[in-house]
Amino acid sequence: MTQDQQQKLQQIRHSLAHLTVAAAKSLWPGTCNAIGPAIDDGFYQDFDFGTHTISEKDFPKLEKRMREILKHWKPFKEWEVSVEEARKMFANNPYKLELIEDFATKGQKITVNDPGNFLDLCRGGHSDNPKEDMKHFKLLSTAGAYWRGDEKKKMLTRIYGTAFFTDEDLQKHLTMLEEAKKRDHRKLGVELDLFTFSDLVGPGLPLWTPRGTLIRNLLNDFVWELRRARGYERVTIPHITKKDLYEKSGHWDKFKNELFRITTREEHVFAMKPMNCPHHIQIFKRQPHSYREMPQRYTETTMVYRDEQTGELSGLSRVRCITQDDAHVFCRQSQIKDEFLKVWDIIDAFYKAVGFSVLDVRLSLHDPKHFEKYLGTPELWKEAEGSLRAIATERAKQFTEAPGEAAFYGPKVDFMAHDSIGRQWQVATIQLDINMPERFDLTCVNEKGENERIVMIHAAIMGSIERFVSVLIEHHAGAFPTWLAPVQVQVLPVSTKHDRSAKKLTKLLLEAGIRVHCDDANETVGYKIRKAEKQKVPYMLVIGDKEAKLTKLAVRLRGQQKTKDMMVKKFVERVTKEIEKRK
RNA sequence: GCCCCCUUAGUUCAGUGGUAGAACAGAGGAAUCGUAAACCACAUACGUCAGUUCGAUUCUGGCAGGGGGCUCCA
Repeated sequence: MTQDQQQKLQQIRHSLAHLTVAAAKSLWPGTCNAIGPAIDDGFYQDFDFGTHTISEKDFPKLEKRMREILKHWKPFKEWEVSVEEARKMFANNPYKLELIEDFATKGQKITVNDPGNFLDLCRGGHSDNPKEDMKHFKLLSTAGAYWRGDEKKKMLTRIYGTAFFTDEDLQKHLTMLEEAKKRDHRKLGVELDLFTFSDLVGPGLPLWTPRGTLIRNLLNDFVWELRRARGYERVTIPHITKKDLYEKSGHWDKFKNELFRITTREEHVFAMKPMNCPHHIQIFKRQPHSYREMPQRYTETTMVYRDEQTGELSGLSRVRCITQDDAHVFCRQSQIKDEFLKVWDIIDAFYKAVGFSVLDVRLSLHDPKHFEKYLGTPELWKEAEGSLRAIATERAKQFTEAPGEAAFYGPKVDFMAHDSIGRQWQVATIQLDINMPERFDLTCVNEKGENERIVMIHAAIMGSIERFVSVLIEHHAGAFPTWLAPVQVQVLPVSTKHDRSAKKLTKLLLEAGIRVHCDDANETVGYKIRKAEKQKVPYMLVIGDKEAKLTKLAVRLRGQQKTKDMMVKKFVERVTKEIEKRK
């Protein structure tokens, strides 16, 4: 889409927000409209319906009225008005009045518009042919949203909708939403039996089944393998700590509300760890370090606990216990680049193996307007950000810079993956930490015998395993690459008289290191195939009279109708190769 | 936390002011089957606590759990 077209679509969508208002006001007099912008894939409009509540059930009625009103709409007229005029025009809409006062104090122009018998306050940018251009729309959902995003202010009702140039585009978009729903990890997670929740355990606390645990461990083992090759060592820490540790690290203050606290019977205050760095720092600090033993690279896959608001919880994407594949590198200034690039190598290798070919790189910097959110001095930050920028420039094909996205202790490089239906997810991260080393006085003894300040690098490859698995499930629609599939090969005897041959074959494959399952249920072949397809097993081996001698196999691939004949030996070689390549 | 919606079997859904019906899954049979199941028959559910009522799974409210969201500004 050209920029012009994109702008035009934005105008159409924004105009539809106005249309929603016009229709809502005519259906429910007394309705006040707040803001209604175009957004990435549609638009929304905020309302105050007073005591009346509306829901998705009202959409057919609302859409119908919208279409009726649209018939009488002409190209939008836009003109400027004075503050007094504006106050008069919107006297019974407190939200518009608040905005008008804002604009007045800032000295901004005030404009209104009218597409035909419907006046609204708006900065402009509307459809110039409403009757034709605005036809292809649909209302999607309602939501609560705070006035101006401030949770201390009133909760408004937000209506989301979308619109496109043509009906085909609209239908395509709706189909995509359906597809996303089908891939929803919460649904697939149940179907594939990967994880579950229990009301007794609580929301946001997933329980991993044998299959789910298998996948977690496979992923984690792979990360460990990549790290071990680069000099990392594993450490282990307890999951609780005295509050003193977080007072010193600064987390107590920053994460007060999210900490799970524990008071002992002797009235000492402990906290569940919300992160691992302060613990790992204590391991580093157990003894003085010579420059000769730097860097020290600690890694540990472990859970952290955060008291998220219940409304924020969602499936695996937002949980209260997060498994991090965490690593902390304690190194000298001069070693930052090498260590960063090592992590970068791991990230590249890992994401290729799990099926994400493209990773976007984002340099996350501090927000200069709100320096109070960060630890340290502006000078320290400038230097740290400079070195990350240099590394990213050298290593990344291209990258974007995002002020305000840094961690509170330092800038970072974030990696974003694109999934198979075009969504973007933040996944891995490498963070430079200049502040914890100051706070905890971390040093090494350098060549001159002096204590030299060191830096820390925080590096998570998957980040949160929960979130990562949710992204992975949705990306592959549950059909994992062979190396990750809980069951890689399903053996299907045609009838019970083939069970013996099937078991023999299963044993053969098991010995070759393949995760194989023999479906010896007393059912038809068609039924067994259906079961294996639903479980997204990559390979199915059908054993009947023709194959009973185990020289040749009928191999059926996941998602494909055709079968292929193959020798047993060749099949084992092929699958083994596929698993080893992690492709 | 806040706003709106939802909660019936393990899962997906139907239904009623007089305590419920199905499909798949499960256990049991029959059949011994060649590339996406469903031949027979069995068991299993109204989230929870109150209120209204002669009577509540159904109506009302609290609680719990789930879903859509919570500044891409007029």
